[in-house]
Amino acid sequence: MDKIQKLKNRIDTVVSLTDEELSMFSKAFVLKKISKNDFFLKEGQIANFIGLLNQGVLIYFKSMDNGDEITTDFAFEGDWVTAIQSRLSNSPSLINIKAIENSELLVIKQQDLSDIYIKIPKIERLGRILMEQAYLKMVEQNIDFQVFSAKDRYERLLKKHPQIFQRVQLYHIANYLGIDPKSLSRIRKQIFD
Amino acid sequence: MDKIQKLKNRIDTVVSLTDEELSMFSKAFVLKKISKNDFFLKEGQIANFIGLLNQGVLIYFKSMDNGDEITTDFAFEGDWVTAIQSRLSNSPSLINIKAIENSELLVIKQQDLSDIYIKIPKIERLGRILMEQAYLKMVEQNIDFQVFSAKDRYERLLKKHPQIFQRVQLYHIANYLGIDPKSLSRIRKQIFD
DNA sequence: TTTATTTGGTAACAAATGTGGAGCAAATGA
DNA sequence: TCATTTGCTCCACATTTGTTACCAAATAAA
Repeated sequence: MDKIQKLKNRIDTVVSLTDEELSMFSKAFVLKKISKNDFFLKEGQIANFIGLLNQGVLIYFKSMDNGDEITTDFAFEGDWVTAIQSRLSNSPSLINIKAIENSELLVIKQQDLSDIYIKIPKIERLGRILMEQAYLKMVEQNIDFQVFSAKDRYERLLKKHPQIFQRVQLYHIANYLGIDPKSLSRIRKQIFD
Repeated sequence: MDKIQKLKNRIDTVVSLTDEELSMFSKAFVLKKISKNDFFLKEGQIANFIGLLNQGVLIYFKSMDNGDEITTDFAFEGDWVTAIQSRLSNSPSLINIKAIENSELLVIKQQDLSDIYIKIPKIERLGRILMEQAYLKMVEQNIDFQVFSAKDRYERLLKKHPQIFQRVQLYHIANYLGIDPKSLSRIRKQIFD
């Protein structure tokens, strides 16, 4: 499947572009390969780009003052990838984005995207909608923590991303759930009994 | 203090407007009074406005399927108030916003705001920056839940909003912290011993 | 290959949090 | 005034989660 088709699949759910618009849009994207354990973005860098994940798995994490790292999110095939805070404010990123499999992304620079906003307003609409979705996801994630137990959160994650357990190590998942890997182990044992 | 001055105080930290711009901007705001326990926005309504809280305290909460209500945020004097998801997407709000004291807000309609964006681009910048801050706040809130214990979250809240404990009932705070009011009571006892 | 290192798992104990019951003081209403 | 409700605290007990230590399997490195 070529670049244009992959973009089209991902965009069609939100806005529909003519072949010409799609072609112009896709020209601005560059293929980027990232090896396992390499960074797509490091804390302190400015995220002046957006990526569409073609292949692989990425994790978002933040380094805390005490040296701990906390996993805030994952990205799978089809997900848009960027550090929203950094991109919006054009300021250094507070988070890291790292590949935990060999991965491939289609990447567009923020500047090129801004240019396209002017030429194809529908793309600006796409941008706004993706931003909204990102915000809503954050709100939902928050409520998850507020009202659900660790076990419930695990089961909800299981339902939402069944693939995650084949591709992401358990300590990353525990970290994401905000619990100790041992606690996760216990929860898993309990469920599969 | 008049309307213009209140707006100016709140905006100055982000963008600086000329007297003329400020005057034009402030004309679009209308004063709205809300009695204790009345709603600024109900679930299902569309938030086609933004408010600046002059006086009072509001809480944001979401009704869950099982009938529970969970407090997701508070607003105090000087805070901008709206349902971001609803306003951005012009769709029904998923949350409620209610006054827990007699309150007063300066309210601007989304349509008027959009008109002003065109006349005063600096205001659009203000809008973008406030959106960013809201997003960042959400991210921080998330990390709070992920890494801190209930006790730590209580102490962080105490540090961030010392006024909250004089003005918001403890069961609202417990709800916001994601714990049982009894647990909060115990934590408080523990701290003040 | 052999040897470290990483990863996932178990068990035992400690600490934190939830649950249900009870009491008390302040606010509210008849 | 008196009764009721509401918000808060405390107690005892159950459940959940964290901590530490240890082991086995998988993986990486030599």
